[in-house]
Amino acid sequence: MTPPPHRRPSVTDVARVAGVSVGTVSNVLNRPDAVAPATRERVQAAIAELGFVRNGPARQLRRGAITTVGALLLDIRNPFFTDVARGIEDRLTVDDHTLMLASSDDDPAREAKYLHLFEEHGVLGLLVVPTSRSLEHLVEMQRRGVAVVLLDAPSTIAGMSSVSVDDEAGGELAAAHLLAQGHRRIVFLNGPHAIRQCEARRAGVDRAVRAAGLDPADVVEEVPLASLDAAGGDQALGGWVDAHDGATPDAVFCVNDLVAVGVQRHLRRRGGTDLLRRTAIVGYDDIEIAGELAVPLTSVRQPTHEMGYEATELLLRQAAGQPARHTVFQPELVVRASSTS
Amino acid sequence: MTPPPHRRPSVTDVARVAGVSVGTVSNVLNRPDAVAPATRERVQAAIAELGFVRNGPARQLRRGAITTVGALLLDIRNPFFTDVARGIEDRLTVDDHTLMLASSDDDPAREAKYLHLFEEHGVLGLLVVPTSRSLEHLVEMQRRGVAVVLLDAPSTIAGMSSVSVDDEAGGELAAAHLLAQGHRRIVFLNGPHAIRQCEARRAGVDRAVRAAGLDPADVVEEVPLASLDAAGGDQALGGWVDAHDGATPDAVFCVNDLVAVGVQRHLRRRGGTDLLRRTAIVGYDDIEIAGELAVPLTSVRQPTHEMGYEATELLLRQAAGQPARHTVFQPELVVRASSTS
DNA sequence: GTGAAAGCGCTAACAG
DNA sequence: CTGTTAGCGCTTTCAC
Repeated sequence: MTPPPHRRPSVTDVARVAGVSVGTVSNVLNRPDAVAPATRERVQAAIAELGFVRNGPARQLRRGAITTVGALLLDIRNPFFTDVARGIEDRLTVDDHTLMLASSDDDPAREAKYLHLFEEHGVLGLLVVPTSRSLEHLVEMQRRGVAVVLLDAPSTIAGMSSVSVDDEAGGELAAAHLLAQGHRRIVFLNGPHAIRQCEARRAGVDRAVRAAGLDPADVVEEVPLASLDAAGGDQALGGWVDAHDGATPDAVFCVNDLVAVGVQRHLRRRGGTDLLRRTAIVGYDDIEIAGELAVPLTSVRQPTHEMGYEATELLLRQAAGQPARHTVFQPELVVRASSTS
Repeated sequence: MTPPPHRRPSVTDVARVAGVSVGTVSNVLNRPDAVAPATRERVQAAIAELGFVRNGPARQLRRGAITTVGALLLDIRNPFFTDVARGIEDRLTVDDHTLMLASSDDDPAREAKYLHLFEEHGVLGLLVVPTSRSLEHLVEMQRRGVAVVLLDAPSTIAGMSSVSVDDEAGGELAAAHLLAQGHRRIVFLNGPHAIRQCEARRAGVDRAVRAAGLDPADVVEEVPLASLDAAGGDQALGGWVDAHDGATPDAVFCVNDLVAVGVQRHLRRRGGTDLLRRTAIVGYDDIEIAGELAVPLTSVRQPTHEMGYEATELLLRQAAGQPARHTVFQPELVVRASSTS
């Protein structure tokens, strides 16, 4: 049934069949023009006959040069990151490079595992959305010769490029909008402040509140999330409601759209579409389905595709020995029904 | 600024620093128990000092054996596929294998490119959701010694395992449900019949119609999609409406949930929530946000995670020389508001 | 328990 | 234009 595990043909085999030397086979593969047409055809025929496929690792071992880039994202199920990934791919395609993609799930152990894997593989460079805030291990890698670019996080490290979005501005946009709608109490479903984005968005929220002449302590109530997805949002809001004798908040700002989806789910389960409709909700990321939800979601949009593209651009530059650079994109508020009464 | 591109340290370097031979270094790396503790520590110190990281390709070249599996999915932005990917990863983790993930975007050129890349890399095996074209090239690969398992497509090939869902049953579930709701005309937004899933779902629809004593020609109107995503659904429905003097259909079955999202978007734009509410819509895949849409979406659920897990299981078996096997999962209808009046 | 040496498949440098 | 040959970094016999 299964054919005997027959060794894949090597250049030597091809050379033998074609009646030429391995050097010539290699030339056909890498510099076809430097080979006489007749010979070339003979070699190509042999390649086809044997079903020869180049051995990538051997090739890489010999050449040193590399065309693979590794990307380590936080959560591949989050549309925000898949859009970023698409931007990365699109830039790599230009140079005919390829992508190894992995998701850390915000788990430092997984992060470490994949970083190591990438390094062993000998990637040209790494695009990483860091989990923890300690960048020690990334600095180490860079010292060992692997170019590293931080994605969705500003670099504080000399020689390490980064692409990020001004998260403080994003938080400010969201809160200012809710305040402008007349809300004076905002429940902020946020992730741990160890995550820089979460901390920065909170700082932005506070800034907006102060700009309105109010005191954050009076206005903002931050609720921590167990996980930054729909389940986390659902649960966190539930906790808030339980702690308030069943009352629901008037205005909720969610640290991302998935969390907002969870909030909507919870509200609907608890008080139907009516309750949902009269609760102001703002999300973050503006994922594709944000406008298609039960109540279309107001959200802070980040230029995902561009971020991936730009980060890759910086990585390629950096790997080519050019100095590090930092790009900061500005977010944008997309207002929909969920926040306007 | 950027440090000189200093060659990464090799086992030879480690051996020199530790004052041992390369063989011993290799032993420390691969069979630590076979090395005297004192020596081992000396070597480990040298490894740490130099920041030595094993060269993966060289290792693979020498050993032959491989622990990487390639997966080629249709569209990494579709939650259906990311869930499948998670299933794959979970199974691979058990054996400490790793995943190379890529998305063909249903483009045969991209498919070919990645398949080739994987083969060059020397993967243990491949999990592939085939794009529309023939399986010839996959058979070829298998002949060359790369284990191949078809995902989301039943294999017709001897010796090639597959994991699929009974798509005909899925189409039947959806159509039978709409018929039971009293609808006698169903617009089916479908992809090209060159895609097996699309063809099978259509066959299932027809079967349900006939089972109800009706003639598919009277009941089912199939509209082809330009793309199997929200944009495609939006546009396809728009085309239908234009061709019907602005009338909108009563019942729509969409070949996947993303398409249904597009349909909802279109209806809402055209006639507000009212129109949306009185149109029956059934989707396919039951993606996570299906229940959170403007009108929660009735959908056909497929066991995504299990599919990925099982496919990987079959791949590993097959790579180990065991005979091919075929698993067919059954879909399930999840009824929500979008299809009930 | 450790060292010496061969070789995985390929490319590149050099000779002819 | 084509052939010969020397490694790339690693693992793995096989001696010692």
